[in-house]
Amino acid sequence: MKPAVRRTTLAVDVVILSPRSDALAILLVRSPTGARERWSLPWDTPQTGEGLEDAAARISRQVLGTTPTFFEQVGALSDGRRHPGDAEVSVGIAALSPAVDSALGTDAEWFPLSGLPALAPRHRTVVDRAAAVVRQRVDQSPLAFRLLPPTFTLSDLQAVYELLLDRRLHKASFRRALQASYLVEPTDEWRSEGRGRPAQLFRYAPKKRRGLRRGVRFDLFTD
Amino acid sequence: MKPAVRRTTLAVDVVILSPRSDALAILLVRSPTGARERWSLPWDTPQTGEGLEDAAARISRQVLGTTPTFFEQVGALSDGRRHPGDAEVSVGIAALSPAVDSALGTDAEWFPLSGLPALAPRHRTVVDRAAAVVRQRVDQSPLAFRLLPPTFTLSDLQAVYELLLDRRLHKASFRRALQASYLVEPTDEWRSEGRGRPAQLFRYAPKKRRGLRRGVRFDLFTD
DNA sequence: TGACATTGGTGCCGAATTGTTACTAATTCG
DNA sequence: CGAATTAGTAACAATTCGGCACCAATGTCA
Repeated sequence: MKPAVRRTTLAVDVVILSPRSDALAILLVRSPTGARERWSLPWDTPQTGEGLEDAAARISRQVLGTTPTFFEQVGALSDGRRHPGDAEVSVGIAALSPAVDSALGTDAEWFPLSGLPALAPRHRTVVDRAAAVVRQRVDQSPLAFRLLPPTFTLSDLQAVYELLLDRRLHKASFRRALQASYLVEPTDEWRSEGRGRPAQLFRYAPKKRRGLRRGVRFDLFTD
Repeated sequence: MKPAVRRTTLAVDVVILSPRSDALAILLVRSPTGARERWSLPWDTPQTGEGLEDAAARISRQVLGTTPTFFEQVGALSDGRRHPGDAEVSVGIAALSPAVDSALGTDAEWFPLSGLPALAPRHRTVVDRAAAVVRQRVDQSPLAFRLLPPTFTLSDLQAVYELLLDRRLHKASFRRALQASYLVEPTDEWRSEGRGRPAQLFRYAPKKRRGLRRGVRFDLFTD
C-alpha cells in the first residue's frame, strides 16, 4: 500500500516579471559556455526543507539584488522537454517586481516578453505559462500593484493594467471602478513628471469592503 | 553554473471531485493499517516519463473505474507537513468527474467536502487548495460542464454552479447570461424527472464567439 | 507674458447589462 | 378536475459601462 517512492530531479524555474520601458520584461541569465542556448531562466534545486516559494525568493535575490514583492506558482511540469539542468520536473514560479534601476551583473539581462532569445524548450513553456497565469489572475488578485512601487499615480496603475492585458483601457471607467473598490487611498504627495499637470500619488490600501456577489459570467472562458 | 541536482521524493495527490446528492464530494481511499489517519487522497509517484496529469489519470482510474473528464493542477507543495508516503514534494491535482453510479470498491468512499474525516496535514492542504482553485476558476473555464454528463438540463447546470459557488443564483439571469454566451446548444431530447414540466436537454458546444472585452474588475479580488 | 501642448481628473448621458418580479407552460398526483 | 411542482420567458427598474466633453495644472516656446 505504501509504494516505493522513486526519487526525481526537481528544479524551481523563476520568471521574474517587471514593467520595463513600456513593455513587460523578464530577467534572464547567461548560460555557461557549451550550453545549447545562450540564455536561461534563473533556476535552482530547492534545498532540503526549503519551501518552493522560498527557493524562488532566494534565486531571485541572487540575480536581481532585491526580493520580488510577490510570487505565484505557475505549475509543475513534467513533460519530456529539455531543461537546462536536465531536471525531470520543473516548478515554474512567477515573481513580480516593480521596475528597479539598480544595475544588474553582467550575467543577467532584461528582455521584453515579446522579444525573447531562444530558450530551452522547458523554459519556453514555463515563460508562456507564467504570462498566461499572470494575465488570467490580474482581476482576481492585486498583481498589478505588485509591479509598482509603494506609491504610484493612477496613470501608472492604468499603464500597468494595459501592459498586462495588452489593450487600451478607458480612463474614466478605470478610475470609476477603482474608486468603487476602495483598494487605494490618496497620499498628500504629488508628482510632477515634467510636462503636464502633476498627478496625485496613491498607495495600495485595500479596505475590508467585500465586493457584491455578482452573477455568473460565461464570457470569460479562456479555454 | 550547473548545480548538482539533488533528488527528491515526489507524489501526485489527486482530489477527485464530483457532485453527489446535493453536495460536492471527493473520493478518499482507506489507508493501510498502522497509518496515522484512516483515510487519504489517492496518490502515487509518477512513473518515469509519465506526465503529471497522466499520472493523475492513472491514479483516478484505479480508484474510480472511469477516467475523470478534466484535470487541473492545484500546485506543488513543499511545506514541511506530513504526507502519507512521506514525499517531500506533492503536486496536487483536481480531477472533475460527473456523478457516477457504478459501485466503488470497499477501499474507496465518497465524502462531502464539508464533512471530511481526518487527513494527513499535507493532504488537508491539498484538498483546501483544490476547492479554492476550482471555485476561483469556475468562471474562466468550463469546469461546471465537466461535472455533468454530456447532456444535461439547464436546471442541472445551475445546480452545479450553485454547489461550486455555494450560493443561490437567479434563474432568469443565469439563463440569459448562458444564452448570450453561445456555450450550449439544445438537443431534441427532453427529460421528465417525475413531477413538473419536462426539461429540455442541452449539450456543451461552445461556439467560437469570443466575448467582448470588458473593463477591469477590481471587485473580484480574493486576497 | 501669453498662447499652446501635455498630462491629470471629473461630469454627464445614452446604451448595454443585470437583478427582480411576475407571469405562462407542461407535467404528476390525488 | 384542481393543486402542486418544475421549466421557461417577458418585462421593468436599477445599475453599470463606454464614450465624449470638459475643466485643471503644469511646462514650453514664441
